[in-house]
Amino acid sequence: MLTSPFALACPTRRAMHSGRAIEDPIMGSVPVNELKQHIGKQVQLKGWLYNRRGSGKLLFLQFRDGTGIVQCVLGKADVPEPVFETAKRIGNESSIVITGTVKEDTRSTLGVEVLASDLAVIQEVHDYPIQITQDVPNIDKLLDQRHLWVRSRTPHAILRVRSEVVQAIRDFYYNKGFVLFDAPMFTPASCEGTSTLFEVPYFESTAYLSQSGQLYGEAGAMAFGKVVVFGPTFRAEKSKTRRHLTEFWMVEPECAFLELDGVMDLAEEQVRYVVARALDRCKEDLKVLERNTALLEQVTKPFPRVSYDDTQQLLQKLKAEYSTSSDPELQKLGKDILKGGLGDDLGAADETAIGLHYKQCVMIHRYPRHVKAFYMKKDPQNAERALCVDVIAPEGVGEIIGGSQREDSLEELLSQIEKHQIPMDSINWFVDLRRYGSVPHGGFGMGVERCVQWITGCQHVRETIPFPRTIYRLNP
RNA sequence: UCCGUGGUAGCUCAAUGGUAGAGCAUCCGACUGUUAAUCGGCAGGUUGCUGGUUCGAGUCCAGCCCGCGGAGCCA
Repeated sequence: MLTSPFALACPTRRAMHSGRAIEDPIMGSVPVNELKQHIGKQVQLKGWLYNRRGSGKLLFLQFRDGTGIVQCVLGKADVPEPVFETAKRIGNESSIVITGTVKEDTRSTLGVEVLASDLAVIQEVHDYPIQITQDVPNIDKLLDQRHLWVRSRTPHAILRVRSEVVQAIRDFYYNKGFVLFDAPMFTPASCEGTSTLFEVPYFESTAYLSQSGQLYGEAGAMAFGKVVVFGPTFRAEKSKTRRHLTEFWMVEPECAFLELDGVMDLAEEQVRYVVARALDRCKEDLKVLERNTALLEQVTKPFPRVSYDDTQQLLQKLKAEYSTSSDPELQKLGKDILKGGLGDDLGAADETAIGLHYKQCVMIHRYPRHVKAFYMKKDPQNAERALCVDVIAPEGVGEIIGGSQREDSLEELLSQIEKHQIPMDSINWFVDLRRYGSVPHGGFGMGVERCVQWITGCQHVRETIPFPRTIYRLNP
């Protein structure tokens, strides 16, 4: 390790050989989240003024550098007069360099604070548009300032969790030997034949932004065995709910020789891995978000696997139960259960009720074929059912995963394509996969934002992506 | 697309049809241990737009614009 060329990149190692704590090799300063390793040392901090409290002779600067927030204390007697005057004057988000000594302090949540000896201003700011306030935030107004809002504590914590979730997903599939198989964003036509697509001029013709990489993933599975498609997808539906974005990220594993039970095993294992990793590595962020992790910790238990037909029974029971509840919210939920009637697709209320009942992730399998996509395999036990599964997350989050065993019979697939009126010339390449060495296979898609929404407890998925795109928001 | 709901100070919100208000932020001042600091003070407004009713409209009526929540669709 010591001879590794990467050793130079480790700030703590260099710090040990010098009286002056050295710097993060990238930002040229000591990151706030590593200050604890430098107690008693002099450090230089580069970043921004997050907030300030204090008195005429003692200032408390809340300093942030992207890795954390630390309190820097400036005593009027301890620094040159102009430095103190500057510290007193500059506004929030002024960019600054602070020099000082790291001190252990139990009053700080970080465990340390910095006794400042000097302060240099890179840019002085006086009119930062976002204020730190006890008011209940108006998310929409803050989203207008999203480019600045991402500096604030809450969005910062959520986006850190997102980063960890994405890395966990990549690690999970990489460690299992999956090949990353990128699907195109420009596609010739609808992959599933139902959703509304964004049209884009494409030279002399029209392209559509991909709403799923899955069909391409199937080509990959026949080439590599296990592949995973991971990228943004686009839906032009005019959905205005807290679960919808027009641009979102989806991870879509696809495996040859994987049948429905295997799809469920993989989905369960992946969700468990991702949630456990966020719980393990994002403790501080989840604390900032005041997330009660009790239900999240249930992911270690097996996910109940319930057939669609059994959910119909359950929902009838829950409808009767909730409708007579004294809680008005439950009563309303009860009213909305099975709104489409028996035998229809599950609605948002149905999913909420199921999540409420099981208080953990539930896998619902074998939906009616007519509510599902054309490429799903017909259940050999029941021609009216598809070999598919949705994973429903609890706490009102709803569907985070949709998957299935794919139709591997050429004849069945062709008849489905005809039934769904999908233009043959844009899908013929996909049918080739059933002409040349078709095998049983399957996979699923997980919405990254919905997963992050569940883990962080966000009210709305738009807070789980740096720059959300919704029907009425294209800026910033 | 449908249903619901909202638009007042930079932000969060008040205001029986009768002088446009508060808290926070900004700015000025006080304070040597603050933890979304506290205290005092100054300033801050075309009440989304257009029209109507009225002696008088933030408030009532009509139309429009722009959001938000939900449904459907989905991840």
